[in-house]
Amino acid sequence: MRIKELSQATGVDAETIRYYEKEGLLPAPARQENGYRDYSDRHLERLSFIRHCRALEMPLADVRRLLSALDAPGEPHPDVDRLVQAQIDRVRARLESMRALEKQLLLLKASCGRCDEEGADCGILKELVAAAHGEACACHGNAAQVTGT
Amino acid sequence: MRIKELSQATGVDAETIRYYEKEGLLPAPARQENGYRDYSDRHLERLSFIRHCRALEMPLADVRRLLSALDAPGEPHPDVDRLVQAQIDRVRARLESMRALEKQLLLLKASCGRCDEEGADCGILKELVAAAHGEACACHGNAAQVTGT
DNA sequence: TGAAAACCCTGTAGTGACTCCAGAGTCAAG
DNA sequence: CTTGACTCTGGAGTCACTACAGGGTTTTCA
Repeated sequence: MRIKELSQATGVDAETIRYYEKEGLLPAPARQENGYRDYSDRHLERLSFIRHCRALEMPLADVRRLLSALDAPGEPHPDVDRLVQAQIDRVRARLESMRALEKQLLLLKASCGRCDEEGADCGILKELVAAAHGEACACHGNAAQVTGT
Repeated sequence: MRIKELSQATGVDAETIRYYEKEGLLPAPARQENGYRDYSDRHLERLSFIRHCRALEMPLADVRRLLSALDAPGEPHPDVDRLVQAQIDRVRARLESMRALEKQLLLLKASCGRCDEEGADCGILKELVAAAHGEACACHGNAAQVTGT
């Protein structure tokens, strides 16, 4: 299987596949006579595994650990559970701040009256400036400090 | 006001403040005789403004546009409304995928029986491998392709 | 047959928004 | 007078790609 084929089979960009190889996540495949990479089904499986983890937004470092757990079957790998839990925690925290964010942006948007015609009175900018002054603003309420990222 | 003071007043790391200056978001402050940066209240305001925008996860490029709208009062700035709307859309999309993500991770976690003791039968790894094989898995269901990021 | 398009290779640089570090200067307290 | 906290500059590192330059190879079509 050449890189394009693997790319199409998995939906992963060819450059990303080469990147995973360089990073040691995907083993270097055999080469054809012309030097082209020649992938096997095992590569396809491993790449799918990686992408599945990535779809769950796991950092590559964690994926790497899961892979080495996979590569050592029979041995105990107490990391796995911990990594997944950590990932859940990350997603949870992020989700919470996103929800607040959405609310804030909607309030901000609602505060805009007639921006397109005359800018000077734009409610959005006013709100943001008010927020900068530490006043109560439509989006963040009374001196509620937002802990971003 | 020296940089530490501004940092403490806004909760922004001193290195980040210098970074904003380098990026042209924060004007270069006056210098004390010893070369230390000497910030005014206007800097504090502007930095607060920037951080408020960033708390709403706006990219710095957008913040830059909002700042120049602020710097040109009286002139119309039709961008503002559009930028905020675009930001709302981004947050919405992200929120949706995050919600799905959380569900998936929880299912994945639930599938783990006794990882800590014996690794070979770890349900989490099994699930991820199954997913890599394109089988129905606890987290992604039947061949449901996940569109990450 | 020949030329163009499509694919492949390597290596390097760019992205965003910081974050960290080295190496040096400055200042206040003990 | 020394220690430690603060400041400066400039450059490199982070993450997970993505884009590109500059070359080689293969396929396709006229």
